[in-house]
Order: sequence, then C-alpha cells, then structure tokens
Amino acid sequence: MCDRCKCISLLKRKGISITILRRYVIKVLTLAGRSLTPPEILRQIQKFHPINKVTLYRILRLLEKKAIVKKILTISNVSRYALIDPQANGNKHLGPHFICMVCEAIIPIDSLNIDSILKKKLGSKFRGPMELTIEGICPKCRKEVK
Amino acid sequence: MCDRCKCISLLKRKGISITILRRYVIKVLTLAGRSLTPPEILRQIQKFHPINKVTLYRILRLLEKKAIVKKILTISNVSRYALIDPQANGNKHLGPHFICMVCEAIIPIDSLNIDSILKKKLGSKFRGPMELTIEGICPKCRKEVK
DNA sequence: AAAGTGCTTGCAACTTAGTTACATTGTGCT
DNA sequence: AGCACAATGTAACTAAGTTGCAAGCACTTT
Repeated sequence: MCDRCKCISLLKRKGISITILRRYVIKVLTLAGRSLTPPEILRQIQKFHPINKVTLYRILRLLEKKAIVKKILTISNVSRYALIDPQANGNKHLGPHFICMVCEAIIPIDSLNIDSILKKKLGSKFRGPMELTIEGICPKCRKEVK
Repeated sequence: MCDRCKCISLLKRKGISITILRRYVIKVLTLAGRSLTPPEILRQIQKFHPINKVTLYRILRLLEKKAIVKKILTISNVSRYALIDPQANGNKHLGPHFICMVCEAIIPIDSLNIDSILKKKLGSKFRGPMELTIEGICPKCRKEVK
C-alpha cells in the first residue's frame, strides 16, 4: 500500500474526513522521520500547497485528539509534533529522547520511563502529557564546534 | 538575619549591584515558595513597585547566569523560574517534580534522576538544562473536579 | 451526477511571551 | 555631592498561538 493510501485509510479508520491539508500534515511528518515544530510543518507544506497557520494548529489539535500525532515536550519552550505510527517499532521519538541542536541526531533515553514512574507516584488513573525531549549538542557535534 | 539583609548579601556575594527591582524579584520568589512564570512575577512585583517586563526578563537572565535562580522546564511551553537556595534543603522545585494545575501542590519525583542518566548516555562533559516540571491535576483535585 | 448540509478552511484581528535599540535614570564610587 | 557607567524604561517589533466570522469544500442522499 502506498503512502497516499495508508494516509487515507488512517483518517477513515479514525472517523474523520479526508482533506488535502490533513494528508499533507501526515505526509510531511512521515517524510521528515522526526518530530517537527508547527512553524516547520507550515513551511514544508507551503512548498507544495497554500495553508494558513490557523488551519495547521487546528489540524494538529485534531490529529492529537485522534492519537495520530503526539505533542512532544521540549526544553526550549517550543512544541514539537511527531507521528504515532504503531507499525514503526523503531520510532525513536516516541519515548523520551535527546535531540542534538546541531545535527538533529536523536538519542533515545530508553532507561527513563517517566510514564510508569509518574503512575506509581500519582495513582493509576493519572493521564497526562508524558513525552520528554531534551535539546542539546551531541558529543560528536560538540567536538566539531570546539 | 532578615530577608532584606539576606537578599542584599546574596547580590553582593555574586558581585552584582543591588537594586530595588532585583531585590523584588528575589523577594517575590521567596514569598511564593514555588516556581513562578515571568508574567506571574511581573504581576506580583507591580503590586508594590512599577516594573517593565523588559527589565524583568533582563533581571531573570542575570540571576540565572549568577546561579541565583533556575529556569525550569514545563510541559505546557511556559517557562518557570525558581530560587536556588542552598540553605533550603527541602526545596521541592530543584529536582524534577509534578505540579498540580489546580491547587499548585508540588510532588517531587525524586526517583527520576535525569541528570545522571543523561551524563551516562552522553558522556561526562555534557552540560545542559536538566530541570523537569510536569503539570497536571493531582489525585486530590481530580476527585473534586469529578 | 447534482445538490444541500455541515464540517473545514481562510481571513482578520487579537493575545501573550519575549527581544532589541535607544533614551533616561539611579547605583556605587571617589 | 557629583560623576561614570550600569540598570531601567519606552516604543516598536517578532513569533507562537487563539478566536469569531465568513467562505468553501467533503460527504451523503437522492
């Protein structure tokens, strides 16, 4: 199944209507293969199709509610969004991870399971935003800068 | 020693000049006993003394550089600042913690030591922003809301 | 296939956090 | 007390994100 058909069946499965812009948001996130900020997504889509930022924010909220994308925490007060793709098991953005500000390498922090720790502390009913991204400069780029 | 004198000696110790507004920033954070956002600090100070937001941001940057306050990560893309008080060992904001959006209760997550985990992963030279605050609704308030 | 209803998008205007350049004021030193 | 320079205020700006309303497009029903 091609990317286009995958995308359409995903939107249908979630019970929301299929529009060009929703498909572009998912396409851009798929092609990027990493988390993107709303302005980044906006610029990418605008290369192919006109889109207003209001629409993008509305689409992102919808896709988040439908569990198609995930809002990710960042240390620099910038929000990032990543696809939740159940088929991509090697998806590095879905757990807490470190992202290099220079080369954008992603280093997952597997051993850090905030979700389960918080549930222990706060009771099993706890539901909240749980993603953690820490930005910095990875060891490789740090050497090159110095 | 009273709060006023403590504050003055702190600024002197750090080698920066003593101004009314710097003292107010420290005072407000001390009285609050928890982390505050820049707009919160601004409103608090304005109750007692006129202050411009530009000045507040400059003071916060300075106090952060001088290790008097700490910038804290928040899940909602809002920055928070907390005093670094070496005498207050029970200071709940300095490690990663959960803050209730309703009652503002602070629940430290002691078992989560992001700092040391990252250092292991990324090498001992790693220095970066390491504070984590997670906002949500604590079990007590969740019961009351429902 | 056409047509209508309601969901989706765009537009304009706004809010809020945060920054910069430059003018003014106040702190700290002599 | 007065001077130099650091600290503050003013105004104007950027950038993210939101809201209300009007226009357009997707999906259903015939």
